[in-house]
Amino acid sequence: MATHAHHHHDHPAGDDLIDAARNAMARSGEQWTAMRASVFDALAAFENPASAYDIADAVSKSQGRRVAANSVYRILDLFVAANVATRVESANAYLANAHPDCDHDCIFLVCDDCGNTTHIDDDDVTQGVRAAARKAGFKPVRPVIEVRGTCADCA
Amino acid sequence: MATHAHHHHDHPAGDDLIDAARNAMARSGEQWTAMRASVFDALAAFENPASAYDIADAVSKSQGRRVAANSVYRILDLFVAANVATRVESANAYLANAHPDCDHDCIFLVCDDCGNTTHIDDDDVTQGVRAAARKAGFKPVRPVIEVRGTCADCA
DNA sequence: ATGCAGATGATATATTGTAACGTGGTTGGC
DNA sequence: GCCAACCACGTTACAATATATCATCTGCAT
Repeated sequence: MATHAHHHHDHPAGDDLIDAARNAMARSGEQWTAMRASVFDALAAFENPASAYDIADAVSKSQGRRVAANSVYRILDLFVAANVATRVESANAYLANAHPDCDHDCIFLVCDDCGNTTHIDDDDVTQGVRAAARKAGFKPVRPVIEVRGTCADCA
Repeated sequence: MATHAHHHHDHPAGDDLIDAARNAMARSGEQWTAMRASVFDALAAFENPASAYDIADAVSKSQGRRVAANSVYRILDLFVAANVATRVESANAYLANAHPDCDHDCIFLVCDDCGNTTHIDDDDVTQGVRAAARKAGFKPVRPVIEVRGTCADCA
């Protein structure tokens, strides 16, 4: 059950997605190990944000052995640092980043009904947030911009 | 040790702050009980975002008995619903809202060094976030806008 | 071989958050 | 007054999320 090409929108899928991830990790000076590949596969297979424990379960299943949350967290941290994944703070969960090479600040739209989470880019908005922070004498590093509400399907 | 008027910035302090909170709760159809007053006092006494457990400890101390996190969570949920407190998602913690009557979307600036968290209002920015969500067919209810970075003191 | 460094395993524990049910006090109808 | 209904809160248990610590393994350089 390796790469099963389900495609979401116009995102890179399967191998392309994995290549992008591996390259981003390389740029970040990190290895691409079998374990990391497994975690990434599991993460990318979720449509919606997945908790570290969800991912640990998925990896456990795919590996036929018990993988501890611990190990998953370590790898997710690296993924986030390399922009290969993003953490959705208001959901305590993670999403694979389809475009690890272009580093926008992300905006997530999280449906409170169905949990579906979509990612939009809007540099005007995100720059506005950063500018507002700077105007207050604050040095922005990582904006967290998420919108809870109702998606089009659930409206 | 009831109201101990330490003042932060130009915010309402002590009794004014508490009055504003009580009024907001009333508008929200909720009672202002002794327990809720204790939780609010404890919350307002923290300069920085406080976890529910921090608050439970503080209330336990002030009451001379063990207060369970459980009860604190219940009350915090009411506070958040009444705009008397706000949850800082990226910190799993809560802040008292000095102006429960005017309901902006909040922007929090959270210093990764010292934990100091400040609150700014910028309706242009927050409306921009909401507009971007709507443009994507999403119905925004609760924007979460937080900026992690470095505060002026730690810069 | 030896030693080192990075990656992972294993275990324990800390922190954050909910669920379920009981108790006591207040209120309103009768 | 009495009862029922409701609400706030207490109590206990537990679930979910996250981190700390130390051990082991593997590849690689010496």
